[in-house]
Amino acid sequence: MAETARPEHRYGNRPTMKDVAARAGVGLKTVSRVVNGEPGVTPDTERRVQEAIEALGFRRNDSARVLRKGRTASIGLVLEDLADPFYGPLSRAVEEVARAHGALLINGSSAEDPDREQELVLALCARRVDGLVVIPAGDDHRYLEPELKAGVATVFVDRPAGRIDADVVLSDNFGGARDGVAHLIAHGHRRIGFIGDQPRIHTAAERLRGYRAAMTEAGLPVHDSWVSLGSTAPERVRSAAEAILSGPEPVTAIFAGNNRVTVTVVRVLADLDRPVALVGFDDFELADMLRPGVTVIAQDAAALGRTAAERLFHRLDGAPDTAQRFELSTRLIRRGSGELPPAG
Amino acid sequence: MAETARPEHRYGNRPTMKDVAARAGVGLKTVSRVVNGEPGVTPDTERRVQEAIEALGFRRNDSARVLRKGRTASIGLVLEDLADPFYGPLSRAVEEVARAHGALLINGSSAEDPDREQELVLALCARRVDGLVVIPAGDDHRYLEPELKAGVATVFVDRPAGRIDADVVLSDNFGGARDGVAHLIAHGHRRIGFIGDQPRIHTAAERLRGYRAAMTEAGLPVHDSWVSLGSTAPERVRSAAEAILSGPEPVTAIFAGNNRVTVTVVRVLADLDRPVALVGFDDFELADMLRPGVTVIAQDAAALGRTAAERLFHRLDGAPDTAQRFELSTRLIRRGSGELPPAG
DNA sequence: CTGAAAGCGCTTACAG
DNA sequence: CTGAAAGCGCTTACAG
Repeated sequence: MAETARPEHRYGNRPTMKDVAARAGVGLKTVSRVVNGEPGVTPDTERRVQEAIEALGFRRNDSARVLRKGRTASIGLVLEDLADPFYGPLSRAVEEVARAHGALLINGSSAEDPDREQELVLALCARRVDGLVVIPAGDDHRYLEPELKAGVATVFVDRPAGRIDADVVLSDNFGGARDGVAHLIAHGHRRIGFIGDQPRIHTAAERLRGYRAAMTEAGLPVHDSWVSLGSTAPERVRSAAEAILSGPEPVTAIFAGNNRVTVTVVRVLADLDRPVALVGFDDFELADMLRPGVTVIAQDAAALGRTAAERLFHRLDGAPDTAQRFELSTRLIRRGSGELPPAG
Repeated sequence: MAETARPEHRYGNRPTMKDVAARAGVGLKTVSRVVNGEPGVTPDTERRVQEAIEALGFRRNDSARVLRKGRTASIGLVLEDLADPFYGPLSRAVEEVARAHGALLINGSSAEDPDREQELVLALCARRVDGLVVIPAGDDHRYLEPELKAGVATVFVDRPAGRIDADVVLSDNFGGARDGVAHLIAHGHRRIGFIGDQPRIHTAAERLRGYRAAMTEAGLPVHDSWVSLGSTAPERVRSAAEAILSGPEPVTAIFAGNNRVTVTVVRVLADLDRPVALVGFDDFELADMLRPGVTVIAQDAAALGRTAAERLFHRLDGAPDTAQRFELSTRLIRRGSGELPPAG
């Protein structure tokens, strides 16, 4: 088994500043000065050092640097699912702000699993990210307390933190849903269904609250059978929609709780023989090209990300410690599906 | 200016293993053993150490660990745009493989700018990521040579590396485009337009080549005015489409070079008074719900990411150094727009 | 303008 | 089962 002595070159045999210093015939500190562009080096010395760097293929090891300096120039982003189109623009916005501040992004998906969220967040803390942007899956974040105390700037987005005091950037989920449902009511609907995400998710609960508020304000009853909360998996949403649309007194309109739900409801309605009105929370690509176009309550995902990241760097720059709450407004976009009158 | 003495708690005042050792009344190495779950610690000693860890809010500093161990348990992912829906499933697939290997993902967008790509890649190398998955924006990657030599496992995805020998995972862009255009020809089209991304991008060039091959194989001429390459910005694509569709002998069908192009062409065609056939490279959400449904050449973005990440970890596990090329096949999905006969 | 020494917080290689 | 010493590759604080 001579196999034991595998090459194992990892990064162990990379040249270090010491190697560069030896080759250039200068001290370690001089190499450090050149690498970091600090002043106080003769042009001639600088040239010798640069030559040694090129010849050796030296690249500074930031792990060592970080250990000494205390800041990693990186921030962590924990979201639900990198593949969900809602998070694309949000991630990108966070990235752009980070980039403007010279920081890299480390990110991961919680898959809506609180344990996985915690595991990820703590792994990022162990890497000593300077800050965290978190779209929480769980509702108890006390595990973050030591980290916050130690100075890890943390901003929650899309949903608030649970059982700790922290910055949060939200959309007006309640108001948006209420507006959307009121819009359906204004177009004559009285039996309106609500299909949303799992109720333990803050946005789902808020949007449901908005739905109920609009119904109540209009003096309309809400039948239990009109409301369905649960996973956004297509099969679940499909059967929920079919149930809500059947029976003796089917709904004439549906409010869909998020973009995953909306796209499935669109498919269900397309198979139906009667028109059913639809308003969805979240805008999505090509919503205007469907027949009818899909009326939505749009939230600005990029603005959520941007606001959160800016708040984070503001904090890193010494902003006071009191937790702040930002709420972004939503916007109703009429495209046809929300303006259909009740059938029959 | 007493302001100079700002709190600055960064992570400087976090407890270290030394603090834990002092509090628990044990040696440093014992704390290390407990933190890393190594054997050889009395249950009683372990308990004392655990208590000290909790009381102090200790969390291991991975920067120090990395410096000593040589591996960071993180990989870098450089892509074009985190917000592009094509990259969502790809990123997610890379992340899942990384997670299965206990690694975190550090990622960034090149914004299709070769300089920004290089800057990002080298920043990741300075962080000593164990490996890189790169969707290249540039076509000269010689800057990576010292890194590859130093053992940074690197896999290119979607587009090959330029001027260096490296692993690459591609879709069959040539074959897919050829199939798509042949499909239009089979439905009677003889004047077919091609609207694609910038020609310096490998996928764009390959798909154009596929288009030309299909036309040639059918004995059809290609007029210069039928082909338009450039940015995928909606305005550019819109005017390209309008130009191709006007004139004395307009095309009766369009092949769209990627999903960004396709969605804009769909909008242009919707405003037209005659039917024009369309096949797009890349599948996209709701393509089946448009009228007509959009026929596409689908590639498996998640499989691209998965294959690349698996190859990367295979390499980190000691797979031989010879560069390998993986090509994934594409799939024609008929939905209506590609089966329309020529108008007139 | 330049550099030697100490130290960041861990792990490694040993010794007991 | 336990721990003291050395070292990973940088930066900091000083001294010349």
